Amino acid sequence: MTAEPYYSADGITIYCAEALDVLPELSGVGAVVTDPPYSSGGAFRGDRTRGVVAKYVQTGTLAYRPEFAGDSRDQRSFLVWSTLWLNAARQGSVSGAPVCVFSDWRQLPTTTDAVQVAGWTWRGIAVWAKGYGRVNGSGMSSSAEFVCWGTNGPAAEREDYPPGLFTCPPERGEDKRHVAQKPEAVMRWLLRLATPGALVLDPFMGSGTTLRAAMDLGLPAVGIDSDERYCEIAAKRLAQGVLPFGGVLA
Amino acid sequence: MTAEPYYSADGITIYCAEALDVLPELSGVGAVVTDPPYSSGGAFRGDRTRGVVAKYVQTGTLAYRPEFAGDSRDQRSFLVWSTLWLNAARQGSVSGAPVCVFSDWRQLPTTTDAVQVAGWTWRGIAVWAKGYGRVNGSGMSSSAEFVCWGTNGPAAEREDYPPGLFTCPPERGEDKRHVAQKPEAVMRWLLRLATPGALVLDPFMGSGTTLRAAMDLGLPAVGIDSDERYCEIAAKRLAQGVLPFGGVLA
DNA sequence: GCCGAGAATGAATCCATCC
DNA sequence: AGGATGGATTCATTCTCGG
Repeated sequence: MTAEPYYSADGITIYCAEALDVLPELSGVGAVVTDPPYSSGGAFRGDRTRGVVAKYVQTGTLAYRPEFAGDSRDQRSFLVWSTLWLNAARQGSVSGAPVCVFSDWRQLPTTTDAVQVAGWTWRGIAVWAKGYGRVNGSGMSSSAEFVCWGTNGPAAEREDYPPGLFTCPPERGEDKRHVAQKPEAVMRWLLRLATPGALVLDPFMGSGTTLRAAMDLGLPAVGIDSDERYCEIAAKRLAQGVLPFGGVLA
Repeated sequence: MTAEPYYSADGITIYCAEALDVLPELSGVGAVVTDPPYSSGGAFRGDRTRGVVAKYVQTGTLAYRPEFAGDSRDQRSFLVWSTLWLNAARQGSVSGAPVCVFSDWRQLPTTTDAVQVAGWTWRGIAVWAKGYGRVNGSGMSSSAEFVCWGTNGPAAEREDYPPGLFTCPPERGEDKRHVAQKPEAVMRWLLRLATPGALVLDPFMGSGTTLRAAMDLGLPAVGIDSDERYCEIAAKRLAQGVLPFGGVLA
């Protein structure tokens, strides 16, 4: 390993770098759980009908990027980029390792394509139900996020069969350190797919929720983020020690 | 209209024919809500080409539910076929009409492609949460079905914004007349997208749940099914008159 | 009528075996 | 070799029936 960790303690390692630079150096990964940038926010729909572009601006997790509006090139580059990191992550993973990739509805078909093109066996779409609805102006309110999941070849033998739908309210207020942050309970739900002792990888760590959940479950973990501000936030969060009750908080 | 209705009463019409034969003759459709054959059911071709009862209810001892046809297409023909009927349905629809197409996780990306290629504006993925799931041995249990939805051009103005996730247990026992039957409450949920008085179309009627829900909501409806056994079941079900309580049973 | 034990069920999946 | 078939298996929930 030539890359230098930004943080390392208690089986948890953080790299402050581009995912594609670090992933080729990893091996022995037992589970990949991540929430990559969606590159969504309404920028990619070939949009014949949308009246007001402004309604997508800043309503999602990403700002609208006008230079990409209505251009399917980005849909394709999102596919290529997703395939690249997913393949690199799979190369470092053991046989049977599960992969979980968050996506919004817009990018879900591209994500399922990327997972398969990268060599993973796609096995399903799990749903994180946020328990509330946001009216989106044209019809149904979006109250769920999706997780495209699969395995590296045949699934490892497992004792736990988590449900394909998990209900949990989103993070709010001071606990929210990142615009796209997921609650730890959501990550613990997905980590039930990991076998005992599996090395957890999150190539787009953000504020470190996946790593925090892995730590609370007693699993070693590797996180990568290119933004040093988030590496710092995550490192602080992980340095706070394990939670009481053996990390089995509901 | 040259096709001869199999049943017609109280604003409800049933055609016993192939969807692609009848759809070109329809016009003025205000909402398309349907549950087409998924052509899904397993990673192995042998599993997919099995009869629907064998591949979907193999563990059960019940054999009284009729088989249904058109469930063994491969990926390419499923896409082409879906595009064809979706386009034909759109041609007969008024501007702003919503479309809702059920899918399982495996066919969801193909379904979103077909909806868009057929000229509909894709607007989201809604989730029917069944409340519990069937374990599949390799990881998460599948406890949801998905609804790809959109509109014919700009969405019609509406007052009702149904939630993007709806929880309701699946039909069981004698109320279940079709292997893939959806509860009426699920269909009423989707029909909230229809404007008042809209003509509802279900090209793959099955046992007629969509039509029954439309009838209870006071909406006119057209159903199509190629299997006369299901046309008979649906006609009987629709001839029973409106439910008490103004059709707002929970 | 209430409760609990045991059986049944589900738009599966995987593997062994037989043509 | 490759398609077709039979059957074991997984868990949450509901159903059935007896006490």
